[in-house]
Parts: sequence; structure tokens; C-alpha cells
Amino acid sequence: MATRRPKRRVRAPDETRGKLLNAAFQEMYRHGFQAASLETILARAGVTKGALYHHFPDKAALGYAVVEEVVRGLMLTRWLGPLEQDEGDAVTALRRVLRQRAENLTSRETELGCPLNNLAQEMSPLDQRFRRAIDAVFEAWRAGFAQVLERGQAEGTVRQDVDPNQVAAFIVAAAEGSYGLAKGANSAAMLKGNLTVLELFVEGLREGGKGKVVIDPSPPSG
Amino acid sequence: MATRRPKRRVRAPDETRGKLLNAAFQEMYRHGFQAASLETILARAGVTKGALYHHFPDKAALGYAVVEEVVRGLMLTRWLGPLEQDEGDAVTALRRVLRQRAENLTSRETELGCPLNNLAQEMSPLDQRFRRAIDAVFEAWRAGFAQVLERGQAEGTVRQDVDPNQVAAFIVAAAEGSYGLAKGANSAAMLKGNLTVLELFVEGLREGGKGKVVIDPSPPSG
DNA sequence: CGCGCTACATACCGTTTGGTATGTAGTAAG
DNA sequence: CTTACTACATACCAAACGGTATGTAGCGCG
Repeated sequence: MATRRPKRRVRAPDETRGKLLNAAFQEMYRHGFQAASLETILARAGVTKGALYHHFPDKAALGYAVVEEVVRGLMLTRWLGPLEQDEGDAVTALRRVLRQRAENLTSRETELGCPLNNLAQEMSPLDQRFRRAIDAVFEAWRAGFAQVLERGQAEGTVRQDVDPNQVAAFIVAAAEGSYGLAKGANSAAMLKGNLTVLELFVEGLREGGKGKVVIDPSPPSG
Repeated sequence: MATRRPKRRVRAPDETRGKLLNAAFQEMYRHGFQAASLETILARAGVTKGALYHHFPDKAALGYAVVEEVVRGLMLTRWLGPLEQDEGDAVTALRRVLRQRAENLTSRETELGCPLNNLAQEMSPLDQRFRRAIDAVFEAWRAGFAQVLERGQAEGTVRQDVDPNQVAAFIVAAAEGSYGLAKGANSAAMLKGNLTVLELFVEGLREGGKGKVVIDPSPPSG
């Protein structure tokens, strides 16, 4: 009989790895990837260098994993998850997501911006693997928004002259830009304001709507 | 007679300083401020460390000067300068600026994004003086756009229900986000696409307009 | 000429960096 | 008990970093 290896584990299999990812994310969020010191990450994670280089071949690999696991998860939780609530039409769903983001701002978000955007701006021109990992998250984000817009067109609640992919990309861009500008201005009010204007743009995608730009609009159902 | 110091200079007064600012800008544009090595900057500028520390007390001061002089100048040239052409109404003027940006894209812009945005995302949470220097440029940018919108309202070509400051901030945010997303995707087409959608948003600000979202719109006069 | 000053040039320094080499406790298998 | 392997821990290293100390060429000036 071929004795297969059971490979049973007693400990949580990726506890140390998880701590490393988490600590690395925090440091990368504030300082960027390049300026995130390994020693600081290790101190925060409470593990030693030996553990790090047991789980990752080098610092870059740790960074890739942060993007592919931590940052991707945050995007899904914050932006695509709320879309699946299945209440209301496509435009309402998109507005609800923007509204939720605007109403649940943490001071950390205002100060540090969007982790995905931060890494994209820093690392895209410097490291192709980083760029591709980041762009995959962006692409999933855009695809999620585009899918909602397509659904809306099928339902007849979104204008037929809207290009779902192009408009989805714009919404993501405008959201990221809103975070970025608010970070520069260190102003939560500016972030809320910009997300509100973006909501109005989204409302303008509605079939039969006027796309009128008004301040302090009636909130969506959610 | 009181002999005043003539202080005449034979050489160009700030030639070395200018070389340093230029080289520092290039390195900061690609690598960010923190990862921009002084040795590399000096090599690019063709000057030595002694010259650098004669003109600037430390690396941070060089960075501030790059923002206040080089980056600010670029913003004025690219975004506020074209507004002053005084042809057409406010909406047309804003659309013309966006159109000019979309049509004069360099591969460098697509790859590296917007230098102001890059520095804002990297340095805002780390250094208050940096943040303030950057935000001053952003504020001038927003103020320039807001002023055009106010002019449009006075002329009767921009909707009265538009808040000039809020909408100006959103336009800047959407533009920056467009650069950022395109940088992540490494796609000039995405940048042009997003700037085109933004143009449509701006067109929607016109008094009496529908704000309809259409792809491939008729270009503005410029 | 010689003094003083500006505008650099050169050499050097302490610290921090990412990365490596080696040692070892714990555990499962034979 | 021995062996083998995983999952780390510790100590160390060469390179790069920003910054400093010191030297000096050139020019205006008296």
C-alpha cells in the first residue's frame, strides 16, 4: 500500500503568515511599499525575520501577497459586496454603495486614502508584477460595476446609450480620485462632497432621468 | 554717497539650483520622493553633493521646492493656462481643457500618471509641510475651475444649482482618478475614455442641457 | 596683492536597509 | 531511539542611504 502523507497540522496553518500579511498591509498603507521597513513589519507582526523568509522569498513577494489577498479582500468587502444586496434597481444599488462609503468614513481613510490606489500610484511604474496584481483588483472592481450597469440596461432602468465598461471605469476613477484629493486636503468633508457629486452622476445614468446636477439630493432607498 | 551693493551676477543666478530641481522632479516623478536617491539626482543634474547642500538644507527642502516651483508650474501650464483662452462659454472652456489633455497624452503621462497626485498620495500622511505645499497647488487648481464655473453662472451658461467649489473639486478629483486608473492599467485608451466621460459630465452642467450620457459626443469648438 | 565671500567639490561617517547563513525546538514516522 | 522535516529564531553582512566636515577655485573689492 502506498503510504500517502496525511500532512495533518495541529496549529492554525497560516497564523504566522496571516500576521505578516496584516502587519505588512498596515505599514504599506501608511508608508508605501518601498518605505515600509521589514524590521517594523516584523515588530508589528511579532515574528522574526526567519519566519518571514520562511513564508516569502523576498520583500516583493510579501507585497504581492498583500495586494492579492488583503487589498483585494477589502475592495470586495467595501465595494462589490454591498452591490449584492439585490434591493432596488442598478442605479439605486450603485448609489447605495457610494452612500455607504460616504457615511462610514474613518479618519484613517481620510488621512491615508485608498490602499489600492496608493499602491497603484507608487508601484505600477516600478514593478510589472506589482502592476498586474493591482490591475487585477481594479479590473474586478470595474467589471463588478459594469455588470450592474448591464443588468440595469437589461431591466430598462439604465440608459441604453451608456457604455457599461467605460462608465464603470469612470466611476471607479472618480471614486479613487475623490479619496486622493481628500487625502491631500486632509478633509473628510471634501471626500463626502465628491462622493455625493459622483452619486449625482450615477443618478444621471437612469433611463428617463435628466442627470441634473443638484446639491443635497434626495437619498436613495438604502 | 552710500555705496550700495550692486549684487550683479555674471553667471545665470540659479542655474545649478534649476538643474537640481529638474533632476529631482524627474526622479521623484518616477520613484516617488522617498525612493528618489540623492546620488541619482545628483548624477542626473551633473552636480555634486556639496552643491546640493549649499542650495538646500536637506532632502525634504528640495522636495518642497520641487512641489512649489516645478509641479505647480506644470499644473498652471497644463490645466489653468488653457482656460484663459477666452473663447466660448465656461462649459466649453472646461471641455476644451479636458480635450487638450486627452489629445496630447505622452507615454510618460500614461505610465507615470500625474506628478502632483503621485506626491500627494505618497507624502500627505508623512509630512505636513509636504502636504500643505501639495494642497496649495490643488487648491489653486480647484479655485481656477470654480472661478470658471462662477463666470458661467454669471453669464447664464452654467446651471444655477451647481455649487462651483464642490463641482470644481469633483472635476479635479475625477481627472486625477482617471490618470491614476490609467496608470494602473497602463492604458492610454482608458485615460482618454475617462477624460471623455468627464467631458460629458461637464457638458451636463450647461444651463438647459440634459446631461445625457452619450459615447462619442460632438467635440467642443476648440 | 590679499582679504573675504560665494559656490561649489571631495571624502568620509553612522545608520538603516533587504537579505543570508546557521542553529534549533517541536513533531511525526519508522 | 533515531531520522527527517517543518517552522521558525539569532546573528551577521554588504550595500545604500542621507548628511557632514573640510578643502578650494574664482571673483569682487579695497
